Amino acid sequence: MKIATWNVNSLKVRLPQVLQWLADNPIDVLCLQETKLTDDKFPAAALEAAGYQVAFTGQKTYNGVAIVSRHPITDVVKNNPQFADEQQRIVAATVEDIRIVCAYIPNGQSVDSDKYHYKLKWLDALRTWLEREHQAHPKLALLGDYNIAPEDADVYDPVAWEGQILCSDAERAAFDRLINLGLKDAFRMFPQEAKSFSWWDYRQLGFRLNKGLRIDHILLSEELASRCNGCIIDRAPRKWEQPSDHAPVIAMLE
DNA sequence: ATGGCCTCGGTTCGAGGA
Repeated sequence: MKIATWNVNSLKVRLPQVLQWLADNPIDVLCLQETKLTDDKFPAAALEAAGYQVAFTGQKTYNGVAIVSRHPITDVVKNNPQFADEQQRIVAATVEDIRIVCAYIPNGQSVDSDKYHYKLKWLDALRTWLEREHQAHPKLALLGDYNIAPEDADVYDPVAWEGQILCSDAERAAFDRLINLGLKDAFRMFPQEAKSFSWWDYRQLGFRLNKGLRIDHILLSEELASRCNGCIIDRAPRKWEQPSDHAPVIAMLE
């Protein structure tokens, strides 16, 4: 069982790449963020024709999330039932025996902005809801774009980014509180190359110079972590023409 | 020194992303 997450930065633009990537990779469950499509525009037929089931919730221009699965999807929940939010950032579903939560955590824009405070409130509400969700579903995975680089090792220039958005203490503390629910960062369960990132700025030759951040994560409950035998970031699609600025992250489960 | 790219909506520029 392989589960993955990929912020595609517009599914309208990136659908051919998603289909190509799925054709290249035996992924069972793929979580997408920033689909940027209203539900009536979601390319369900194209994905179903390729052999996948889908669950999604979206809006115009911004946000939007989806779960794409080779196996039947049940018990779909859209958004955090405990947090009224017009922004479509969460879709959860059960696939096989696993509770999949796909999340696009707010960016926050800049520390102390209104969007930053929204981000912290959103994260607090996520933690409260996930605690219950975890109790109900011991085999739980939280996949997505967290918009948080958990440690300095996840930042190409930690001095320049110190205290900045995606790296601030409050954001990292919120990430740690998710970990403290009993979840493990799948990527850090295994030896990894230094300077492993999942996002690179389109500007400044960010990818070629590996000026990136690791902000896309797969957190696994204990029951799933014990089944996990690998986690990688697939940089290949970031090298394609007209790429997303994010690369997919994959966790392998026995 | 600043901003340098990409997407969207909707018109050719501004907002947002990270």
